[in-house]
Amino acid sequence: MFVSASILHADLDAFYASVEQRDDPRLRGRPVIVGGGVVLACSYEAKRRGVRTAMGGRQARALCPEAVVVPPRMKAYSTASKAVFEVFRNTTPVVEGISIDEAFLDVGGLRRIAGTPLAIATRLRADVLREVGLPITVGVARTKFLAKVASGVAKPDGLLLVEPGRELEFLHALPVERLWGVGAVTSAKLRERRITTVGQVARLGEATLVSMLGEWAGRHLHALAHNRDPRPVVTGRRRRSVGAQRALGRGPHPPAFIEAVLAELVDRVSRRMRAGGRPGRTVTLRLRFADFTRVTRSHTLSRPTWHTRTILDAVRRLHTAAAPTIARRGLTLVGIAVGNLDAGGGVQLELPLEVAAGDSLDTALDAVRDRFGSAALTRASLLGRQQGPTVPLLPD
DNA sequence: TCTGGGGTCCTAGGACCC
DNA sequence: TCTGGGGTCCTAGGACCC
Repeated sequence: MFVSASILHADLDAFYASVEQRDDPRLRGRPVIVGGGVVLACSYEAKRRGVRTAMGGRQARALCPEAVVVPPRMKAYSTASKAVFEVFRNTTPVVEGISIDEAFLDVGGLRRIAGTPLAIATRLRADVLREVGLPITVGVARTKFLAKVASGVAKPDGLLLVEPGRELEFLHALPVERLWGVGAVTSAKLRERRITTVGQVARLGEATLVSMLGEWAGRHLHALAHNRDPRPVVTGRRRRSVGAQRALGRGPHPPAFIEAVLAELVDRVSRRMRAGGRPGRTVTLRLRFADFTRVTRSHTLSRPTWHTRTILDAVRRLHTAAAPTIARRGLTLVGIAVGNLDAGGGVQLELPLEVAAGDSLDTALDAVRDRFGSAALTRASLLGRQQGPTVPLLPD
């Protein structure tokens, strides 16, 4: 007996472009490009002409002169995303969002009340189309990784179930670039050695892959090629950093201009932090230069903050320290990010627990987990023993 | 055709502490 | 006086994803 395929990877097709086609009937059936300078997203009609995400706008228009180019409407995409996630959560409580347009859903416990994973996936696609008006592709498999690969293969507007008995057969025929985590650099390293399919990767030993790609990437790739992926679908993941950036074009850029850009970026980020109630400690300045190399400079504050002035002062100091590098290499992009969100903050609870004499801290913590869930508990210690121990918690 | 704006995770060295 | 192992935090860089 094997575990059934009950993880869904749901992925909206050409998300931004689909929202534009949904909202403007004149765009339906036509090649649509979202974003001017660079292609943020494009419809499948445009993809068929060779247009790709992140491609320069000029090249995209050369490939597809009749494309309709529209400016991005981030608000509309965000609203559409929320509506789609609502459909996800009505399908199963176990939803793990990956980005604005994709998520994992675990439907393993729903067979009795909602049917097989395939039936649930079929219904999910119909629900999203009916309720939000957007096409979505769903991959169904036993592991997250395979479900993601399946949806990638099934795109656009498709549904693909990988039967547990046919996983390796399916996986090994695919090009290595289908593996999650294999990008341009890893792909080039593998192709240098004439390794082009997942099956070929699977025939390499783990030690060989580690020596080629490094410890983590090697082990990771080895596991994926053998279809080992034990990661569960987890709910309640939170953002770990908040950032904003802006491309500047080739310089020179007057100091007053850079100063204004930094202030604007800090203003945007700190606003979002306050709105989300998430102060942060580590301020990072990202810089990109004329040759497209990048550097980062960061500083960790003693306390979490979302105060505009405090963050801006830190950003200014980092920028000043990086001035010689900038002068040499020519700045073309600045960005800031604040990470370490909630570090040292969190919510601290002290709660009295009735623990029998002789019980260990572990026993007490089990009681805490029973009441609050294990995910919330990040630190605990015994405070006193007079009337039973008190356990402070720092939920994430 | 020169390439946006938002993120995640991993590595590695040094400081510091026990 | 010299020696040690283990752990966390910080900084910087890099690969990758949508």
